[in-house]
Amino acid sequence: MPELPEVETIRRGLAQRLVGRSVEHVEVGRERVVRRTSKEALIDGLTNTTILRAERRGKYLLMPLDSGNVMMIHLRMSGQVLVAGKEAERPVHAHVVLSLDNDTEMWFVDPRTFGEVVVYDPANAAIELPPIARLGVDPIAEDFPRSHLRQLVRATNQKLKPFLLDQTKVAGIGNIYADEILHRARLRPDRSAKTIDAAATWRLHDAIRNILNDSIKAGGSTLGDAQYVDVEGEVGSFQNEHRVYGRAGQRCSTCARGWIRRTIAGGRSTHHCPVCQH
DNA sequence: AACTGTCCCTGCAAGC
DNA sequence: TGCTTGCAGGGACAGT
Repeated sequence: MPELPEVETIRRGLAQRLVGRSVEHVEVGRERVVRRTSKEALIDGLTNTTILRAERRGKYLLMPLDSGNVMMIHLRMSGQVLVAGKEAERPVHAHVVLSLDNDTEMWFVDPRTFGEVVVYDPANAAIELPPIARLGVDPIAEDFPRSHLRQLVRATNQKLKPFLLDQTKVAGIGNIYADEILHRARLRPDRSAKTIDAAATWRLHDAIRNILNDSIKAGGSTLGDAQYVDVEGEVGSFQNEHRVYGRAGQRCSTCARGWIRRTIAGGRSTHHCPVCQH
């Protein structure tokens, strides 16, 4: 599933393949993916504009345009962004196609259509896109000192897993990385966040940054069913480093003593080792 | 404030 | 074999 490392990998690909390109033509298939505005708004907002930058906030891809507007893409569960030659055969679920000025196309592909594409005016972003306005700190940013995390955990009544998934606190962590981060930090998902001491908070801070950065280096995680790929269609390899996610019933590879347990927290499957996480 | 459950949607796997 | 059912999950939303 696309979380911060996958979205960041895609962002880097878009920075290479899309930035500086002009959009000559836009096609929208399934209108559900432009539901936040409309098919016409997306086509009008993108046609004959130039893409200036490729940015990311949490799991949101943001591409400022020379018109002053911003194209936002959110992949949700099954979204992909691919860049290919205009002669290439489009996937079945290529719901938005941008034709660029160098004979390439950008495809927004999404079988489950939970994802979305929208062009918005950043001057009104807080009105048009409240989720972005409410996003918390980016965990791999320079300006995320461990003191910031300390403040966040002390100020919440959430358990650690819901806390990590809360995009208004720390932006970009999803279900897979939350489990891997808590395992690396040796903390149980159901621990109350505010009860962890300073040393555990530093471990959590290290785990957040190290897991996310290691995954970016590995090109993200590609699971069997999710089919995450980067803009060139390449799979990631961080799934090979997963220690708890998808490993229920297996021996813990960290402590070699516990068995990975799968529980449900907040309606989401959650994995941890009851021996080495406390 | 923070929790739970439901919904959206398709593809795939398991089970009958 | 062919059907049904369950599950995957990010985030919006309603209800508690």
